[in-house]
Amino acid sequence: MEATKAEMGEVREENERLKTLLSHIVRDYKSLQMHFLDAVKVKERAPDDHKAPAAEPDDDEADEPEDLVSLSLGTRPKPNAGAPRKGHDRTSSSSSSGAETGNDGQLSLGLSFARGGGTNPPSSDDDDKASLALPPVLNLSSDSSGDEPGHVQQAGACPPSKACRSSSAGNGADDEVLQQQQQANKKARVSVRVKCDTPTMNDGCQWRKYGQKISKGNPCPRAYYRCTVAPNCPVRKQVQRCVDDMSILITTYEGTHSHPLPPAATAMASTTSAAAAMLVSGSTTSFAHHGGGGGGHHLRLTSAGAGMLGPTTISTASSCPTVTLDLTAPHSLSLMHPSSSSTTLYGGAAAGYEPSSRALPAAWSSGYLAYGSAAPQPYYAAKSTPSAFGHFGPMSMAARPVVAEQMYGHTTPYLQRPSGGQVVAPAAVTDTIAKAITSDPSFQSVLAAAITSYMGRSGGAAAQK
DNA sequence: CGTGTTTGACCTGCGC
DNA sequence: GCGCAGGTCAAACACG
Repeated sequence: MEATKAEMGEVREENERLKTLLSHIVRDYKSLQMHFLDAVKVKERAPDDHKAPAAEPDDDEADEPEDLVSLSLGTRPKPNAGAPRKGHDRTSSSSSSGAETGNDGQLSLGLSFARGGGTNPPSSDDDDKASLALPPVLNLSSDSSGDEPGHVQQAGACPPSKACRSSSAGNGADDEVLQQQQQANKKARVSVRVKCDTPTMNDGCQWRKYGQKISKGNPCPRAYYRCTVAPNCPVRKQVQRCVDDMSILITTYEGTHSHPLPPAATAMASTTSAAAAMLVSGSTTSFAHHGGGGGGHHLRLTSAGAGMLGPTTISTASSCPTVTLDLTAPHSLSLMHPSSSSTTLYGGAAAGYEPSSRALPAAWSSGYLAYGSAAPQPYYAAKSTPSAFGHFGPMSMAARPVVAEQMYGHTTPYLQRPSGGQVVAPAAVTDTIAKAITSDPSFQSVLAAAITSYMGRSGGAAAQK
């Protein structure tokens, strides 16, 4: 009895602490919002001033002259790390036949700049997270199209690359609607660049190779894998060495797992889902168009943030949008949309830590770490049903670490290990990440937005169930 | 013998 | 319509 009381007391205490932290986060978030908005405004005024170097090698432009919306967070003009070059650029962009609904129904994190006035997130979301009202800049809507069944989220619902391709361009009844449909049909991809000696990166999932191909511009063959954890899992990945640096492995994930994942795989999977969702969301959103030459849309922003984050470029194009997480360079966690589209985001996630060949990339590892260690109810994800995972997955990368760190203000020494037995990351990495997150407003904005979205979505999902 | 990989053929989309 | 390139299939093969 007494023990129970004591526990209750602890819980209450914890609850209070969480409330305080939450309000703190909200406050921070709002101020970050303002920073972000400022950055956006500045960028819009001087669109030319800062090219997002990482994401657009010349070839890139040549290759993908299409809609390109880029978003630069931070000031890290490292040209290569995030920027796929010719060879692998194509890799990730590979117009691929793919056109599946992908992560459509999922939580989405995107951008919606300069939209005439329709930047309001769906009201339903608003309700859920009233205190975290979204800025006009970040559109975290669970997407807009409203209905958003939440069952559609599974890429598998629609066989990859074939069934869903009916982007019937026929009627041209409503361009916008049509575009949205087409965008929705795009298969969002998440590409990961990691230094890795082994033929493929161990991400905790089981994969079966089903093909290999020499792609143009890269002497290294590209290998095609599909997830074999579940028979019907639609997730596929492509693995290819970087043409510039053979030690860099570029892994491109596509689709969302339709099954529970082993712990070792959740971080990766949710990260990729998150990125994919972000892409999908971003691509379904209208952006301000700069320099319409050749139909290219290009938008960039640069935050006044610390140098930890680099250029973020989000671009959309007719084929598959791709987010690339660049973990090859220290201090870099990048999201990018090469190919048809490119988003590059450098962060401090991997600071000082170079993922060893068989280890998970630091970013995931740390996210995983923080997540696993800090959750008040341990293993949120582990408890998730597959579908829940499908819904919530997209949040994980962004939100977990930040939530963990900000809410608890510390990094637990507890190290979660993937079932594979690999050590995920040193605690120092987590610290670094925490610092990166807390020190960079832009990154925080994104993360906070993701959290907001997550909260809204999870509420909605819960309501659905 | 079961499972996974290799590899050439085939399919599809896209640009010219 | 044609050719090219990316993506997938499936038979053959290798391995434990």
